[in-house]
Amino acid sequence: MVTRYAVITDAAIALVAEQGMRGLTHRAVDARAALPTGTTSAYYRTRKALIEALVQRLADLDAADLAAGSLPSDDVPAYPPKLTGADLDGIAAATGALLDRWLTEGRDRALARYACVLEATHHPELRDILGHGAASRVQARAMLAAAGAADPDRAGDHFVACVDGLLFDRLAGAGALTAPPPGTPESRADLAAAVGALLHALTTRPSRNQHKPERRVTRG
Amino acid sequence: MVTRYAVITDAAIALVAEQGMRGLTHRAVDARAALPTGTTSAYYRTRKALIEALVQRLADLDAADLAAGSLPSDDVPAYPPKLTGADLDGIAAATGALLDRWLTEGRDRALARYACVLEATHHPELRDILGHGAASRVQARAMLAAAGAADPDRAGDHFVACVDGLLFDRLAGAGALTAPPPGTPESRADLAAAVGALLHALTTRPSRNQHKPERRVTRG
DNA sequence: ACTCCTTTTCTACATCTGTAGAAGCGGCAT
DNA sequence: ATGCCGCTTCTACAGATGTAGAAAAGGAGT
Repeated sequence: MVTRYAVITDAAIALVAEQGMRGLTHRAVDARAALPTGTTSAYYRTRKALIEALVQRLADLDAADLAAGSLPSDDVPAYPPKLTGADLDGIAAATGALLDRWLTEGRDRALARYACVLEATHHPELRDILGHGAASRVQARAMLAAAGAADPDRAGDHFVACVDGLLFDRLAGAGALTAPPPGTPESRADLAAAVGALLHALTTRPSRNQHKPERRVTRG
Repeated sequence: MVTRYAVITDAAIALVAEQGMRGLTHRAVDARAALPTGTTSAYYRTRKALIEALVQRLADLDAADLAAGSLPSDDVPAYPPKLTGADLDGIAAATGALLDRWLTEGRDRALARYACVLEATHHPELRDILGHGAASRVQARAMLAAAGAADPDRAGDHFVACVDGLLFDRLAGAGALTAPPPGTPESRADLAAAVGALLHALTTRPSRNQHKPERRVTRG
């Protein structure tokens, strides 16, 4: 049985994905979930409570996905991939496929998440619930450590930030002209290529060609 | 003299940065700009018009910055840097400094922009106004072409997406624990390092180690 | 049947929001 | 002065929204 809480928060996610945070109202959620008017308001008396539940639901769904090993597809590799550490290309392929999934089936959740992250800017308590990709972050760090990155923690954070950026730009339809349409092997390949480049870059130890920290300047 | 339009749209940007799109109401803009109630409503009769003006203002401000050569600072290099093509580290340093500026002085604009990009998801007309980083995109492509990237257009798009991601994560305070505080040389150095890694990765021609497009699978 | 409790549904209401039109005001040509 | 015109300010109003409490429905135990 699906709890009423799940019904409400799922409808809320869909709403936010479709209309943005502004569309998230008690009554709109009721309508969207085909529940009698007032239901959402009864379950979450304040709007703040509703948003927090929404964010919590996002976190829960992610946790569930991660636990389930995700991606039982015929066409794409599993995620998370085994962390052999050296097989960066395999990881890249799997990550590309995962990203492409976020663009298709997971589109609503991805959009809602970005909206919530932005919201967390002015509501710090949301950040704690969202954890802000803590799982991905941990995983990325472990992966880069295994791959022998110089500063795995730092590199891991850069990695998830960049991957988030790739996803966000695709979601927003930024490079709609150049990027292949989501859900296609081309899309997965393109994303995988970008991720692969990232991985190779971040696991390369700094050479004389790499950037040296700028000299510190005393300021007024 | 500052036109009233600028006063209004600037206030709108600040509002969106502070409270999100939801905080953007005619009356709130009036209050924020210390204008008599009803002014914003008179200038932009509908909310849609107000948002479009806001987005237009963002685009104009960016254009102005770009034209002015931006960054007349004592401490940080100029942007855009000269496109020598080969001096990737110089470009990385300049870009890192620019990003750090977006995190400090440009914070409001950056936040407002992301909110608008998200908004453009359900309001396509906004995308045309925003141009969605067209300038950066063009520049990135040119730069990567000059640096001898294999597929400069593709790589350029990946580059701006990743850089956007770095900025977004910092804005959202994602890696607040690991990332150095904005406005410091450390912050600039960290960002420059990440950008540098990206640049080096994206200009490297694909080797046997790089990802090969996945084999196509016929699907039901 | 009756009571007690939780869950669900409905209703009320003060406030906010979008939008439009009216009123006020300053200048400028006649 | 008079009338006209654009800009500015004020006001009205229908509808949406957040929030809370009342009413109804359902079920478990006696």
